[in-house]
Amino acid sequence: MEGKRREGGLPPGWRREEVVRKSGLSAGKTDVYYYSPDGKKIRSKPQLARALGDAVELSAFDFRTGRVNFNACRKRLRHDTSLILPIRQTASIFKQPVTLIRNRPESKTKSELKHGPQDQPRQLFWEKRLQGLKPFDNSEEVIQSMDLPRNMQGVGPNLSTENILQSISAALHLGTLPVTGQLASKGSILKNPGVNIDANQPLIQQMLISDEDIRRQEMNVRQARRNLQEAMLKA
Amino acid sequence: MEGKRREGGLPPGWRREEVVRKSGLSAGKTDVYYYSPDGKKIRSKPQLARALGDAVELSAFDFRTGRVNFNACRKRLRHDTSLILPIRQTASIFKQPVTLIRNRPESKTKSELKHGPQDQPRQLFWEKRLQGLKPFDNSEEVIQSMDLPRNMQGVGPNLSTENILQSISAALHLGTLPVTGQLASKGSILKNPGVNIDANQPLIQQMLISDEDIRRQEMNVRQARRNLQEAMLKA
DNA sequence: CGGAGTGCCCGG
DNA sequence: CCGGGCACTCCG
Repeated sequence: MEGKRREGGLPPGWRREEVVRKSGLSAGKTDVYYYSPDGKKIRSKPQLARALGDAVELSAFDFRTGRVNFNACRKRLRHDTSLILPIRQTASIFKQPVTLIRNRPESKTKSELKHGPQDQPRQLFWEKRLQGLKPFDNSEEVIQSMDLPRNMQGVGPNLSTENILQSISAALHLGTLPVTGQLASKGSILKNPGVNIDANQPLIQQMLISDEDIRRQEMNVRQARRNLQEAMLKA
Repeated sequence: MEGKRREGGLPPGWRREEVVRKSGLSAGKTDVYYYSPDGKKIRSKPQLARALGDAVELSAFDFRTGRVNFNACRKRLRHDTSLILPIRQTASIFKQPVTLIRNRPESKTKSELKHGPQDQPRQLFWEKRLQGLKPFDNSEEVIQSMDLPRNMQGVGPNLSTENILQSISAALHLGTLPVTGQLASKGSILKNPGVNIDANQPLIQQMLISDEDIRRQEMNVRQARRNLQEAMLKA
């Protein structure tokens, strides 16, 4: 699973732009603009909400980064008592030794962390908090899950297929980096997850995609399109 | 002291123009232009600064209204420590009872206040903060003050001639309305200045100017011009 | 008159 | 104290 840098999951036709202010008191500050499919320029979250109407839920959408804010979701859940799970909310067993540096002019580590605003750390194996929960459609029909390819292996303690799908989905929606899976070995991750898990990658082992895999998938898509075309001609 | 609406104190030869936009999204907005004595059209404050050169201080000049902004002066002073006076900056003794009305559709008082952007309220008797300060010319010669006509009476606590001149000067430069002096009686103003002072008028009692006064002043001007003409012929 | 670019208020 | 949001300026 390799891929080039994606523009965070914007609907098709939407474009996001970052403009750095070049002069004045606020020089260096960046403004973020969106362009709707019909070319309208959107300059703020309230304006975006107005353009999209009430149907779209934007409370978890971070206007500046253009991505869904993971922790904003957590915040909303916390206040919906029917969704609070009976598990501990902290992860103190994973505490790491920390070096605290104050008032040093630009520690290198610090400036490296500064590449854009960071999300708050998220709970390791958060996916397991969703275990047993299933989405329903309006008529209370259970929405079918998916099967995973045989060569896609989860890494973590007793992960269900749903857990793995959840972590892949989160990685696709929250990150802008290529989604590669975990680079560390399954063994080292289970032994010391706090150190070895890459929180930005889904809980699957790195997969190698061959040119042959890509060709096969392209065939599948073409076949699906032909089927759809036939079905539409008959109707 | 009556007068018709004046064009805020522009140098002679300069003209100010307001043009209302007639159509488009910005219909109703007004653009302000200035014309220099040689007919050049000025469309913005930077352009005006360029045309006038570095000699003219424009930081307190409001391009849209064409007048000097009282509070802009205050703001600059605040950061020049050599000019901060050892007096209190607040006027809490003048606190007034206030009626707060929320969520009423368009209170009449509110909409009346909206006639153009308002200056921030200014300190009552702010002129007294300048007491004892005198302007000097480049050679550190004190610039002579002026005498006031005998029938021009100040209203306020122990106002010096300079205080009165300052308030008249401010009224002439900051306002566009006729300068009439205070209409309320001297007694009521001293008893409750916060209510009874008209902040847009100088701290003098209303003066009645007769046609005879005007004729006499016109004579004075004519005589002064004759004197000047003679002096220039001799030179 | 439009629109990019900046100032600046106000709420958290 | 900071940053989001929007009003406004200024020039094409």
